[in-house]
Amino acid sequence: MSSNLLNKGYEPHNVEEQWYEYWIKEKLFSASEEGSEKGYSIVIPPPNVTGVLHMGHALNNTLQDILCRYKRLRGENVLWMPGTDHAGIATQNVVEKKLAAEGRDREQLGREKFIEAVWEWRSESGSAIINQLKRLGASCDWDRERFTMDEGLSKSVRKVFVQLHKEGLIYQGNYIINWCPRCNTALSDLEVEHEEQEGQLYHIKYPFENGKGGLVVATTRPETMLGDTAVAINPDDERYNNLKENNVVLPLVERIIPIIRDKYVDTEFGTGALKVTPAHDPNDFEIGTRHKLENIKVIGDDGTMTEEAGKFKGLDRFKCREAVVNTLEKEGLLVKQEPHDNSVGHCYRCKTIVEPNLSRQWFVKVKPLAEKAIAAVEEGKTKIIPENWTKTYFDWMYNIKDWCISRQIWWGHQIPAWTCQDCEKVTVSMETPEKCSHCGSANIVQETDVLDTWFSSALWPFSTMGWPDKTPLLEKYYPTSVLVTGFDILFFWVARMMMMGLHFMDEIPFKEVYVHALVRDEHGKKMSKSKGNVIDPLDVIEKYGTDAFRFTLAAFAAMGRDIKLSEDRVEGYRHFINKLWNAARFALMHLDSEEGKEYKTIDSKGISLPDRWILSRLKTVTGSVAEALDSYRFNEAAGTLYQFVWHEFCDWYIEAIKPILYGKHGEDQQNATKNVLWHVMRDILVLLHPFIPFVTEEIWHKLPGTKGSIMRAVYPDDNHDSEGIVQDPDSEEMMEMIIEIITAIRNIRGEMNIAPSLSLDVVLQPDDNRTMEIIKEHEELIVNIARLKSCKTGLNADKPSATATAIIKNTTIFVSLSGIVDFAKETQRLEKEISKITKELVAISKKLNNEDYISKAPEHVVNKTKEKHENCIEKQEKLEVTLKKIKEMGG
RNA sequence: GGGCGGGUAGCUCAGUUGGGAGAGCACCGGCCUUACAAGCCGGGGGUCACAGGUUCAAGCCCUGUUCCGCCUACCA
Repeated sequence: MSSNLLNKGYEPHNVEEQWYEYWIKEKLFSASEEGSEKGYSIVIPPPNVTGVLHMGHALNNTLQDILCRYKRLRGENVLWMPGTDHAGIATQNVVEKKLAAEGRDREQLGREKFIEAVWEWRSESGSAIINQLKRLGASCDWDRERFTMDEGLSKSVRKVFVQLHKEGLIYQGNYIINWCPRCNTALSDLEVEHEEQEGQLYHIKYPFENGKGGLVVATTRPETMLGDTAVAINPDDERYNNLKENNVVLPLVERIIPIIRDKYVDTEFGTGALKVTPAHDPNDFEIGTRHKLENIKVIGDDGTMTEEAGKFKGLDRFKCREAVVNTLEKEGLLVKQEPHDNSVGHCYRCKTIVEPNLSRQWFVKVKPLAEKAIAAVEEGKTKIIPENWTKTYFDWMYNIKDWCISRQIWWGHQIPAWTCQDCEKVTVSMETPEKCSHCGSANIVQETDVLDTWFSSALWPFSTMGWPDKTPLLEKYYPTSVLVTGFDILFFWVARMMMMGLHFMDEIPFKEVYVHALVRDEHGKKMSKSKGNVIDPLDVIEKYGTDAFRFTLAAFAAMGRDIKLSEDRVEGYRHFINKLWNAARFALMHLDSEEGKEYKTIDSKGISLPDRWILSRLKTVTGSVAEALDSYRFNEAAGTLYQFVWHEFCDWYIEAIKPILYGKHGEDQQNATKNVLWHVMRDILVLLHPFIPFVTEEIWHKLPGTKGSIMRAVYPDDNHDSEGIVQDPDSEEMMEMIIEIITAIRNIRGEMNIAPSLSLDVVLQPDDNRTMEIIKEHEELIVNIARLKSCKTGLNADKPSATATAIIKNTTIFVSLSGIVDFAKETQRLEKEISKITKELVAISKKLNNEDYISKAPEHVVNKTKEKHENCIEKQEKLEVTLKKIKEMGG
């Protein structure tokens, strides 16, 4: 028997690893594409291989795990597809740093060796984050783990590239792109983070050719003037109606550049004259295209000035800005300089200021793809939850621009395009070609650029399932049931998966997208290393256990709201885990432990009121939890269970059945209650398992009458009917009344400072026979829980002379205080009660005196108010009488 | 510039067809009551940002104001 008893406190460290291994060994996370059960699938948002688990991952994966475990318990055949992302730039940075520490760089190594070094690094440390996900309890089907650089996924990438190219949706072109001079690569628009910065607006005079006067332009980036090839004014700008000049002289370089007229120019801004630098500004580039202007690149890819910058050549772009301003000032061409805020783009990987640069890159023409992705959401094929995000999704999709997919790095999927050295045409192909498809020359060279990492992530839902082959896995699990993700990658990832999924599978990639919040620190600030407010999930797990951590995340995962996390909160929920543990400990002390003991279907006639009540509550709670989980209201599901387990099961049910378990009501009653206790305990564990898998599994194995893993249990909702667990409103009403009486007595005890050790004599005076019968039947319950010496119940029961009085619906409660009564205190207490009730009465009366209310409000609302009114009046009268007597006695 | 979210107890936040203002933590008081002091019992505390409107009735719906946060933009 003792082997089944639990320790006094729950120690997570002893059990977590053991159960995780057990689950793996029993293949409890494995999906089966052959199984006949309903399929449920989620693909994990693949973390970067370079990553370490942060709070975002923890929340994201906890929620997915809750869903997967819940669905499994409901008998569905769950596939949770795990894997990692090769994270091109980030990973390359990491390995380059490592090389630098050894005094080497990638150029020395060469492409091939460098890539070998990355793979080597990956096999050494690339699975760190996977192990961390396991610590979190993630029930992914690990046998199917994928990596975006795997052979299979690389094949998908190639196939997609080749087909899109054939369809004309991938093209190569010379455009302004975002260039990171530190990473030395192009970036997509999304990979640029804009940040508002204090800057200066410089007003510069561009003299006319004849030397008389000139135009004043304003710019925040004076260094780009070296590449100006025009000055533009708005044709409707009346100030320039009489302008005769056609050219200005570009200062510092002395180039003659035209004055052009373009409607793009904002007449409201500055002087209405705009310098045009087509090689270094996206807008200017478009103006330049319209007016066939020359593109002069003055800032090089390394961030220093080019040959074209003349005497400024070789200067860093920001040093050059100073130098240009100084020179202009000396020459008297700097008209004025004023503070001006503008937003500056930074590389999302290294935070370097991004340079808009003219460059030849590969692009995806996304408009046609976006149209399908928009339609799918409009038609409700894919539902975004919460719905607010739908608007954001549409906004972005409607304004989408072509996607720059080439990166000038080595780590990634090399673009399957070969340029002919003879005819200069490009061959794009699945298999490495031997010769140019245009002229047949064997003199072909493969594109050195690799693809944006998000290009391969966009294929994740189907590439991981074996596409382009037609696999049983795709057959069963695509489209996936839901995608769980943070809003920060809604565009990066979700939108692109939608586009690619619809284009290549001709089917949405997921039926629902659940967008969860960000985890912030306790003050609502974003966690960041520089702020030093980062909480490491692994530290939290170490300190409080995985279950407490997971439950905290779930409890705070209210829709559409960020989660502010602090360790104190996790500590609070650790108390809950421990409470559960101790409740189980109590149950195990009383349940019979012989193996194979069968707990029977419950016979509602043979059980006590607390038994009936807790079963009824269990039934209701089960329904609410399932409903909440089905609609992604994790916090509500967690909150409901917390309340039920702690404040109903522990606080009332366990206390109430103690006498029965101690045998005071005979063996039949004792066995019946044990049976109920077992059922409730079992169901609590199953209901909680998706949230707190470890502790529930641990207790499950100690609970008699269970077999194997809790993961194979039946979800309560699915067997309540056959076990006789039903809703029972009568029992709830009666139990609530008993609870109210006990609480009222406890209140008197507390307020009158009566020691808990002192047993009290109580007289109960019900208003009617039915109430009296109910109370009489459960008098012992009241005596035990309220710690009474005696309890007399009767419609006209004699009340003791010195008492404290409480009035609840249908019953007056007299607590005998002979010898210990404190009149002043009791007077005070009663006055407080009266003032409370009077206040309430005023509000209710006001309502009932309102004719419109009586006539227009629904009948059941009015009746409820009337009933309350009567109760209040009655209670008030009784309290007044009591108070009068006390005053007489005390006075 | 556009969009989204938020302002409810000292703190962090729930509040899903408009009809009872709630939870956890913190605080105050009392308890070693044979599962649990990581606990038990009791208690105090809020003009639901502000101003209007709709309604018999508004934390909830509408309008405006204000403060905070985030996203987005071809803001010289």
